[in-house]
Amino acid sequence: MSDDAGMSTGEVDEGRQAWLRTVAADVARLDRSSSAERAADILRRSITEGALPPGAQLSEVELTEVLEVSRNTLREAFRLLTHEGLLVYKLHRGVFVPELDEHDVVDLYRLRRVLEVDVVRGLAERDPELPADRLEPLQDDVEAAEAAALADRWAAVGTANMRFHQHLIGLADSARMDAMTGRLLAELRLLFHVIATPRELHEPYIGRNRGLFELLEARKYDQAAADLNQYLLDSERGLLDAFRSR
Amino acid sequence: MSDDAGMSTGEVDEGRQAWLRTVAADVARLDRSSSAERAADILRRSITEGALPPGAQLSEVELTEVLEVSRNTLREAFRLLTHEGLLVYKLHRGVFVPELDEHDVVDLYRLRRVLEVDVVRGLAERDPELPADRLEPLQDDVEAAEAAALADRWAAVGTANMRFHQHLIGLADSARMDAMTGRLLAELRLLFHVIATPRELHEPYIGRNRGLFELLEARKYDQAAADLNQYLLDSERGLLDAFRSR
DNA sequence: GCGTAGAGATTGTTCAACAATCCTGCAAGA
DNA sequence: TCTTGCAGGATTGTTGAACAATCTCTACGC
Repeated sequence: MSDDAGMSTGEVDEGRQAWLRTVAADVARLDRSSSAERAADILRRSITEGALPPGAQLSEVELTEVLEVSRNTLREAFRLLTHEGLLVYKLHRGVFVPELDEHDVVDLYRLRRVLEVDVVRGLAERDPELPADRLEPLQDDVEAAEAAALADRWAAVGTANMRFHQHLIGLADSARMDAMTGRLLAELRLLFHVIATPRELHEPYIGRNRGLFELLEARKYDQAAADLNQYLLDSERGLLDAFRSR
Repeated sequence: MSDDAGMSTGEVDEGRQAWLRTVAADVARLDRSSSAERAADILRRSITEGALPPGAQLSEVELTEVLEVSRNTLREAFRLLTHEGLLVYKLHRGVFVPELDEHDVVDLYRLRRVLEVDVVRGLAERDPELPADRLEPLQDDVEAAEAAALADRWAAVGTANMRFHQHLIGLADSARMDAMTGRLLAELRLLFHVIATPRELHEPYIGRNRGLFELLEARKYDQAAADLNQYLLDSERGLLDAFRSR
């Protein structure tokens, strides 16, 4: 609120502006904690990790006891997760973990392709203004996936792959794209649980993520976009095959 | 649920299937009527029509009396609108009509371009399976906009233009694209209210919508996609200019 | 076997109350 | 004059109980 008028140099002012932004980000993160959102966090983990399988009903009275929140607060948590696509409401019947089918696979992957390929392609135009360290989160995710694979922890490989794509979208600096991608990937997780062997699902993409990362690092954005497109087509095909031979 | 096994001709069976679908749609529409969603409908109109300006706070006790619902139900209505981007929550401070700025204009239009252009381009591949009457809603919207312009009702022109783009996305048969577009356009409405003269904002696009429609009708999808891209760039520029000279 | 009525369970909605937090105004101190 | 700290009031966050509306399931009669 209070614009400091006594600054002597523009440089100091600039630094202070940057610091103010980081503080604002911290405050926003602290503000995120309400009972309903904490309950939603717990449920979100249970769903994405498969503890609550697709089709399962979430009883209100049961969960109020487990989560130690009131029914009203629990229902607000349900609403939050409904908006993320992780729960569906059936009027007067309750909330359920949605059961996605092949049509949803096609729908989700169509959107993923559109968004992710566009982001990579858009990087070419704004390459100069893009700091080198913006790619670091991607590198971390690639290495996390490789490490998890060596340890035979395929669920962890899956989440690392997810984070890779979330960070990829993050390069666009679009708050709305980030939110959409979050929802899309959450729904994708629901689909993964119908697959018996997570290894076959995730293993091929560890190396492809690294390849993609190196193309980005080398600033070969057009080839990266083409690779990513084929990557997502292959991934979609794999999921569809798994569905049909289920 | 009950598959009728005694049908003699496929034609009758088909007719009944169609009827079942319309009934299902009606039921779904009736199901939509919960107190929270009715309250949300009223608030949505108030916001998109500008009765509640950006930055305004929505008091809980005040609105419970006006809308005649309990605080809990009202809060559920708030959640619904929050998800659509028409309201923002600030913990312990209340809900507000968001104040969008130029950065949001750029963000929203980037997504619009990505989605809409991709939809049009994608039509080329599935042209054969696309029934001719799929374009009828678009034609209706174009004519509605033209009629409203003649009657000097520029707000109605704006909503008709919105519906045109919503129906355009609808051609992709993607439930998630539809939902995203609904949110994007709702947020866009918020931006329109900072513009003093809605006529200048909407008038140029009546004719361009018709041009786009005719290109689609003629199945010139590539040119339609190119036109649409430029269309959206121009529209974005117009909004940004209006912002700066505000 | 089939349709139906009714009991029990679950969700939808409201209300009243209390706790936690924020905003406002004012006074004390540098 | 400006900042700091502290009430007091107002608003939101959360809870628990209550009742209405709806669904599900079982038992009954045909």
